[in-house]
Amino acid sequence: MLAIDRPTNLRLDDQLCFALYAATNAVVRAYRPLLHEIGLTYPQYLVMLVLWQDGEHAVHEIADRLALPAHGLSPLLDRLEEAGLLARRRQAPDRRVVHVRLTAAGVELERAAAAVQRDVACQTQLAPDELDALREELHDLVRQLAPEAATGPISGTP
Amino acid sequence: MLAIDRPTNLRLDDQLCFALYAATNAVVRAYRPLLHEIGLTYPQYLVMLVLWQDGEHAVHEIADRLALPAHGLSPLLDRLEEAGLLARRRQAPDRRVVHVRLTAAGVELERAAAAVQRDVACQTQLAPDELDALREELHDLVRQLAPEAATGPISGTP
DNA sequence: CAGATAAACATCACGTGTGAGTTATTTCTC
DNA sequence: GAGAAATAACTCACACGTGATGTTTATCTG
Repeated sequence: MLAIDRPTNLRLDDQLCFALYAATNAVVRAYRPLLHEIGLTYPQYLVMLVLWQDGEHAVHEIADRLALPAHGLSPLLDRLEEAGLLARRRQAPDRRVVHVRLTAAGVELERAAAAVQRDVACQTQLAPDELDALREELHDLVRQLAPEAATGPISGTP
Repeated sequence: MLAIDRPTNLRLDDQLCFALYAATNAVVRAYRPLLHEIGLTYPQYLVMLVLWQDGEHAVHEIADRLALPAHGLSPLLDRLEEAGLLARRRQAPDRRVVHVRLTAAGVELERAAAAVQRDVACQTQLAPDELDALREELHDLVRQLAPEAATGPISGTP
């Protein structure tokens, strides 16, 4: 085999995308067993965060908040509803919109979730200011790559 | 309703885990359409990165490198093999191990992938040193959360 | 007002990441 | 050397995240 010149920018450990991928996997793996004990998956936990913080929401508002396309939330909300944590209903004046509201059990779960969050935050061994700095860098990255929301208007070339 | 005290640590935008989740999603969404043109998904691209860099590998070595459980790679490797990018074979002296090797087409694809990587890196609008710094912070986080599963050479506990 | 367009949500198919369980092979222990 | 334990890979079931498509409702346009 000849030693042809290979591209020089593809070393796995040099890829920011892989560092992100591995870090996200690691964090979710840290959360998973703790969330499992309170009956949530990680994406379900994120939806609950939105609802604990801001109260009732339309489905598409939750999706915007999480930078996800809305249509993936339907089965997830099905499971949370079946678990008795939230209720959905359509309502005038716009009957297209499904409003999502926590049940009493859903509200109550916040205390247990807060304990889970503290546990994982502790595992990271990061000082609050380091944590804030990293979070802000990631936020800037998202703004750079997706200035419009994930579900927003696509400005693709025709 | 009484204003009961709510946990104070659960604001969505304060969560590092959500910043990671959103950033990873954004980066993968940046890669997806470009990778689609060269016939790869994002996880398939990561596997190809490992093979382009280091040549032949056992399946469990690829999994270690990507910090993933090995058993999820089987169907992924099926697809890459079916696409003609790699070949697998068991081999003495240890016939449990499946060795994965790129085909000529798999090797050739590296040039197109390098162009994709440069495109996305450019979209981030990050200077190389900012990029390196962020990558290192994420790497530290992974080491903190999953010291056993750190990427790179595995230093198993004696 | 009628028809077209858009929005909100749901459904289906596919690839992935994970847990549980299987099979084949190797290595350890007696 | 025989049986037990460990290892490597695979399979199945489930929950996402995404693209394509459908249904219902609201809004825009003529």
